[in-house]
Formats: sequence, structure tokens, C-alpha cells
Amino acid sequence: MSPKKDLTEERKNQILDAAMKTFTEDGFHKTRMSDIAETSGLSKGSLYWYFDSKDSLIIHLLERIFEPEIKDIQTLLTDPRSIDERLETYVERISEDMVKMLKWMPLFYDFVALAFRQESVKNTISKYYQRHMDILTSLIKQGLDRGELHADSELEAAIAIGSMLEGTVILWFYDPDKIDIKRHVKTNLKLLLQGLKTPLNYQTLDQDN
Amino acid sequence: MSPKKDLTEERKNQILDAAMKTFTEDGFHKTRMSDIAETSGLSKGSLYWYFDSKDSLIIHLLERIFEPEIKDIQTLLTDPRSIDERLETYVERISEDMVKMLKWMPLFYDFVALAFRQESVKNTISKYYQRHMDILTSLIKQGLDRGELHADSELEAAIAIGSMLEGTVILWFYDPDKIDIKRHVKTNLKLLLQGLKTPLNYQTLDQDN
DNA sequence: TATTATTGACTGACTGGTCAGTTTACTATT
DNA sequence: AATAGTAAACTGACCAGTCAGTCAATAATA
Repeated sequence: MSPKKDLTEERKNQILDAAMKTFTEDGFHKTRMSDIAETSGLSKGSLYWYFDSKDSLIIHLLERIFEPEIKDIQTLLTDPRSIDERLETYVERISEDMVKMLKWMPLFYDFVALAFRQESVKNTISKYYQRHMDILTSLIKQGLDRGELHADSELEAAIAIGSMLEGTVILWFYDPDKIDIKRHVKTNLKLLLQGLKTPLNYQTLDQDN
Repeated sequence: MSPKKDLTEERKNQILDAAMKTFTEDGFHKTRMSDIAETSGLSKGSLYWYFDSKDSLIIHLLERIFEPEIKDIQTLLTDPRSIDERLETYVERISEDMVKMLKWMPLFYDFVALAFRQESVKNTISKYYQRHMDILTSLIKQGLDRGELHADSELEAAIAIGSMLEGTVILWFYDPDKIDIKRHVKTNLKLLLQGLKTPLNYQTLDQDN
């Protein structure tokens, strides 16, 4: 018997959209709640009707960013193709997501910096990272079981691919003109797969030249 | 002649030490100039005697962090050993530096986040990244010229190694218990070198797209 | 009318940077 | 050796704002 139609979802989205935009453009710290209010078309009081605090917006935004990305790649676990092909598809999807998210990078790095001081932010980010790595590790495990890849452990290989992905974005940030994320992620993966296909790759390195 | 002994260097260091400590512990934004004054044992006015602003402390701190690291690895360019050995030494030194710097990570990520909004911060970070990559690229070029490695370009290979290094730190942050920076950097490099020693590894890449 | 939704003026704690004035440590003069 | 002179080094109260969050009043709806 609500006396008014429930606008909660719509209003929350209005506010989160506005927060995402202003946080990205002006930075989390410089952004005022009144800026978000103005951008969202609501009043400052309404922001506090739907959200507890400025900080609580962070967690909700992080979830909005990560959730769709994860769902997308989960399908690869039951894909019938070879590991090569699937890993290639995996990093392709990830790098496409990354490129799409490039515009939100300033926002994301504000949050990473905050994660060092706020347990809740750190936990949210780590949780999604964990789910990513789980998928990647499962994929590689399948490759090892089938003898398509060679590594001491699926985790080691997953870490190699995972750090390559994360690192490429950082390098892009440091030097956007020189780094083409999609292209470099692809060549970097080939290099790693080459290594992962060579038996004995973790033993001593010196063979013929 | 100056009527007083020049204390500039000593005082600047006092202030930068205090800034580094408080920025790391409390974050750049939460740290007050009065906190730095208190920690340094000087007054707030003195801070402004030696530095223009709170922001200008960032640039000076970044330089203090990066400069010694760069000088250390430059010696590898004229080292007579094989590329394998030198690259291994390279990533070992870098990862040792990284481990030493782990305690300053919160500070560093505050600065990375700031780099998105402040050209001067971004330029300082990019400049040092550039110098790192130049050294790495030269090293790899030597390997290609001698036929010890195979890649389309020394830059591509340097980017592969560079992103792996940066990415491993990120992964450590997301999951410090699972990631051992020194160990994973080492195994990740082995994987990449394995790929870089296999001829023709970039062959089929530039066709599509 | 009862409940939910919305508003924006208001509060009070907080801060980067300033500046008028003080202290310090050295030099020059006697 | 004592004194005066001097510029650098230093101080901290103060200013002019800023902002997250509150709340009393009001609107809209069932």
C-alpha cells in the first residue's frame, strides 16, 4: 500500500550515473555531493534518501562496473573449442571490456587508491579479481589436463596471463600513444602461450641459441 | 655572504620524509599540512618556506622514489653476460625494488590516481616509466641483434616484459597472500623468454584486424 | 489523511595558504 | 671582545572559504 509508485531503482540509477560521471571528470575527492545532485537532476537531500554517504556510492559503483564483465566471460568455461582458441577469446573479451572502460579509468584508480585505506573498497575489488582469476585458472587447468599446455601449476600460468592483462593497461596509461591495448594483449598472450606449449618450460633455460 | 649556514637540503629532507610518512599512512587527501609540520618537527610556515604548495610535494616525492631505482639498472646495458642472464638480473633487481617499495604503495597509488587530473604528476611518472622502458628496449635489441631472441620488434618484447612486471604488483595488491612478487616475476619472465626464443612467434599476427 | 518522497537552507567542523612579526646565527665595526 | 647590523629561517594565529551531512517544511499520492 505504498502511497507513491516505487521509484527507488530509477532514482538510484539516476544518482549512480551522475556520480560515475562527476567522479570520473573531477575526481572522487573534488566532487561535491551537490555536484552529483545537480547532475542527477535531484536534490542533495534525495541523495541521502537513497544512499547513506558519499563513500557508499563507491561500493555500488564498483559493483555496477564489474558485474556484467564477469558474467560475460563465464560462458568460456563450457566452450568446446581448444584452450588456445578459448584463451585467445578470453583475453580478447577482457581487452575489449578494458577498452570500453578506458573512459572510467580515472574513476577506477581513485577507487584503487581508496582501497588502500578502506577495507570495504578493497574487499569489493579483490572479490571481483578473485572471480576473474578463478575462471582463468579453470580454463588453464583444462588445458593442462588435456596436455595442450605445460606449466608447474594452473595458478602460475593464470598469474602470468592475469598480470600481463593488468600490466598492459598500466603501460597504456603511462604512454597511451605507444600502447594499443587490444593489439599488445594479443601479442603478449601469444608469447605466453608459446612458452606454455613448450614442455619443461620451468627448468633451466639454456638450450641451443 | 649569507649570515646563516644553509639548511635548505636538510630541511627539505625533513619535510619530504614527514610528507612521505603521513601521506602513506593517512592518504594524500586526508593529510593536512599541519600534520606534516608536526611530523617534521617544523612549523606550517616553514613548509611553505621550502615548498610552494601541498601539490608540489608530490613531484619532489616521486623524484626521490624513482631516481635511485633507475640509476641502478642502467649498468646492465654494458654488462657482458648473455641477454638471458641480464634480463633475469633486470627483473630481479626491479622486483627487489618493488618489494622494498611495497610499504609506499598506498602513496604511489594516490599519486597515480592524481596523475589522471594533474598533468605535472602524470608527466613525472611517465618520464620515469619511459626511462625504464628505454633501458629494457635496448637490452632486448641487443638480444635480437645477437640472435638470442626472436620478436617482431624490441618494443613489442619490452612491452610484454614491462606489463608483466607492472601487472604482477597489481595482482599482489589484489591478493597479497597468493602472490609472491619475486617468485612470480621470475617464473613469468621464464615463460616469456621461452616464447621469445621460439622463432616465428609473431608470424601470423598482423594479417587479421 | 497517512505515508513516502523531495527539497535546499543551514550547520559546524575543517583546511590550504598567508603574513606580520620574532628568533637565530653570522658579519662588520669599534 | 663587545656591540650593532643583517638577512635568512621560522612561527602560528588567522582568513576566507569549503563541504558532508541534517532537518524542518512541503509536495505528491493512494
